[in-house]
Amino acid sequence: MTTHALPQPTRAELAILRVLWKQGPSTVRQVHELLRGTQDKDTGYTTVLKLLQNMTEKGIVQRDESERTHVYEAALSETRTQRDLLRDLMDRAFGGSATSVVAQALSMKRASAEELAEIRRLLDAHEKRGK
Amino acid sequence: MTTHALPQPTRAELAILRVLWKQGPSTVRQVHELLRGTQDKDTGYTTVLKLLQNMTEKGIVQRDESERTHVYEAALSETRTQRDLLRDLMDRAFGGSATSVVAQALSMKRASAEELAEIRRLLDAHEKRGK
DNA sequence: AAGAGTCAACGACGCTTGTCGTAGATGTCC
DNA sequence: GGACATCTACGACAAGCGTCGTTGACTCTT
Repeated sequence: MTTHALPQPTRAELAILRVLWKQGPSTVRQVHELLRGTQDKDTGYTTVLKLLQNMTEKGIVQRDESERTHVYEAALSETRTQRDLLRDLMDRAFGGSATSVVAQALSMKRASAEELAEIRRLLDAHEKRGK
Repeated sequence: MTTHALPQPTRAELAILRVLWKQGPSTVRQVHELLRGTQDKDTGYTTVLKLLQNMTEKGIVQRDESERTHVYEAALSETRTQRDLLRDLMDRAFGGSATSVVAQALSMKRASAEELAEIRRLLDAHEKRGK
């Protein structure tokens, strides 16, 4: 086992990761400004820097310091991270039942008609592949 | 606005809530012992007591202190809490997309054949009701 | 080359979480 | 009524998190 299972990102770290996934490799300043756009919270520049440094320490982002202005990049894919986070919540709150998770997801009115159709397609594809 | 939107339970608090949901109203000692059964972690009696006191303070559980040995009960239903937690994760990590959540849930091999059938039934029921 | 701007690094502070030790109150048993 | 057990309450503590202020290094402009 060489995969060390990186620590879960915290709330603030996840917000930064989302910027990194959307924008690709970015500098501290870029992350800071993009974050201001998508957040109601107003986070200071040095706070973002510190968070990025912590995340580098933990290995959840990678840093290119070949230039004076460092460039940060997410170490794990968005999909992978989503899976880890959902797995964790599923175990902690849903007794490990994927069915319960789906049931709750559907019960939220965010699930529109198009979303339902999309989910049905996913289900079909998954069932066929599972055969 | 009388609904104050109770704070999210922490990891340790959620573990306790799960005992409460399964066993119904319980004393500290009962929670402590049941927890020892379902957890690998060995949590001390006073730790459980303190957690329960904190949770009472936050309003996450309700305490009946009519007897010397207090009895604790979850203030919110399991389903309601699951919904709140999933909503939060969906917003923070999935951009609010229920479809993405379902896709990730399905991608975990926990989803067995029976689970898939169950999910399909949920989907049918939900679609019909939405009509 | 001086001054202004940009940047990473360092250290600190307040808060929350989870962990108990200890004390004090309330029973129970002989 | 004394000894012992059980239970809650109080307070402390370490670790993690999110927040910055400050400092020193580097760069650019004039």
